[in-house]
Amino acid sequence: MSPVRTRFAPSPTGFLHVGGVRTALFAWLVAKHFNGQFILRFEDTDQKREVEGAKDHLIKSLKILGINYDEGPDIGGPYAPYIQSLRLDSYKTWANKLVESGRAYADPYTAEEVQFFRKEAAEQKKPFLYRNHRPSKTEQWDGSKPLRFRSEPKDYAWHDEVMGDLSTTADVIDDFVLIKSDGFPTYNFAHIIDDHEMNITHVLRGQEFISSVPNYLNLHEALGIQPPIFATMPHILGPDGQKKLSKRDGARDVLEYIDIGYLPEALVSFIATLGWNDGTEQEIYSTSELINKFSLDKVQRSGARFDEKRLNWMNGSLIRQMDIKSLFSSVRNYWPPEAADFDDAYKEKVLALFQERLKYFSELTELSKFFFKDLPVDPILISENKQLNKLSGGELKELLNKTLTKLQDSSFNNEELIEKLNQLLDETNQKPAVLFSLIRIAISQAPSSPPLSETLAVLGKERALQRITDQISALSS
RNA sequence: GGCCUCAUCGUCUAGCGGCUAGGACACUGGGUUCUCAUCCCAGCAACCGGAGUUCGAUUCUCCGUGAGGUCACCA
Repeated sequence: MSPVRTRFAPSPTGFLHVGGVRTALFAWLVAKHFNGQFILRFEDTDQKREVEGAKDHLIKSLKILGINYDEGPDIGGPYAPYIQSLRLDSYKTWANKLVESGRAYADPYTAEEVQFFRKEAAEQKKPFLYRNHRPSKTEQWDGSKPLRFRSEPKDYAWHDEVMGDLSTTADVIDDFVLIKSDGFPTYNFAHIIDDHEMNITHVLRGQEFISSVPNYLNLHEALGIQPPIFATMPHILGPDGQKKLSKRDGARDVLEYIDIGYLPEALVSFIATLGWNDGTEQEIYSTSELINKFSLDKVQRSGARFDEKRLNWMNGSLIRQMDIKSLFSSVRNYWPPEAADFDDAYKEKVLALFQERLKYFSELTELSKFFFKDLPVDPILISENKQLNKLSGGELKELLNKTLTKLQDSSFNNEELIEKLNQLLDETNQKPAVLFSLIRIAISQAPSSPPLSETLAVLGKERALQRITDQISALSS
């Protein structure tokens, strides 16, 4: 049996969003599951729509997610080139075969005339079929007119690895354009030639292509080639609507998620389980597990909504599983600017306190700020605290003064701090909700922080005591 | 409008004729000597509707309904 070969064939017209990632990911998983090859191919036959930088962006996105292709535009391969605009000769050769066999002809109409036919059909509330206007006589195709496929309409039934058995009547078969008047092939033609020449075995793509499949099957017959195995991916929908996910729904492209501090593994696992699972109750999968367990027949047939909360949970969960060293190198770019003055050992201790609190890396910047910078005393923190706003400034000062005295001779290791703080509770006859909250506010000037003793221990004696002193002077008596 | 596809908690899903319809996210309540988070426990919550097949339908069939796709010299 020939090896399984799949491809991801985006047009470089934009950035890679989650829907595209999923198609790429699933195609890659199919290939790797069967020890086959995964190919990247750029479909840049519409020059007008091409976006500067999109190719690099696509490549970068796939690489960062670990979706590595075996053949592609930048690395070459046995079927190079992997860019359609560089394969025009090939399309022309196949097109000429169709012309010779009478299965393709020059479109005699102007764009306006075709547009009129289309409008006419719409007014009669009928689907537009070009072949209803197929000319009886055609001129020689000289490249200045579009080249159209001479279809042979018939019923089709075929199998889709995801959707199951599909079928349509002959009514959907039409004479679509193979080569545009600018000399470039359409997607409909080019991808079939490429997939055939590159020995692609499985074609995965979005459900918007289902209704084109019969036309593709008809073309395969005219070309005398075997169609691949089809697999249709359902759409990923926006968070609130039923519409296909788009930029407007807040759908960010993959690199943005990486920038915010999502782990590639989290993104991969999340996207894989959006519309797929292996029938067990496992929620998070490593890449090798995915390769192992993936199968197309377990892919959901209906669209799935993009739920960022679930992604956050997955990412946080994976962050918590990381060892501190690799987490430390992952968050290198997310420290507040003031952290530049501190050494790695200190930052690593701070990081340990926040590991279980992060949903994504960029949260670290704000959360850890008070470990690197003395923040001004914020009176709101006390006035809005239900326990503390009952006490007078004098009472608060007294508590802080006692704290100061108590901690003066502490070595500031965590165990000792716990002991001292407990003694302080006894001596002041206060509840933790009062005393600990007060101290926490004094040293962090933040609405929340890691546990008090650990925060004190990492912050260190000198700065902790200074901040308590500052808080005292800011309180009115 | 024609054609095609889809339909289980708010969300992602398990289920493939017989289950108290399971899990996870989210949410709510409780516990872990302050807060935030983690962790643990508990709770809330679903088979789109109607016929049929069957001893029995979430599961099979049909008809509705709803949603999506498609009908380009875009992919």
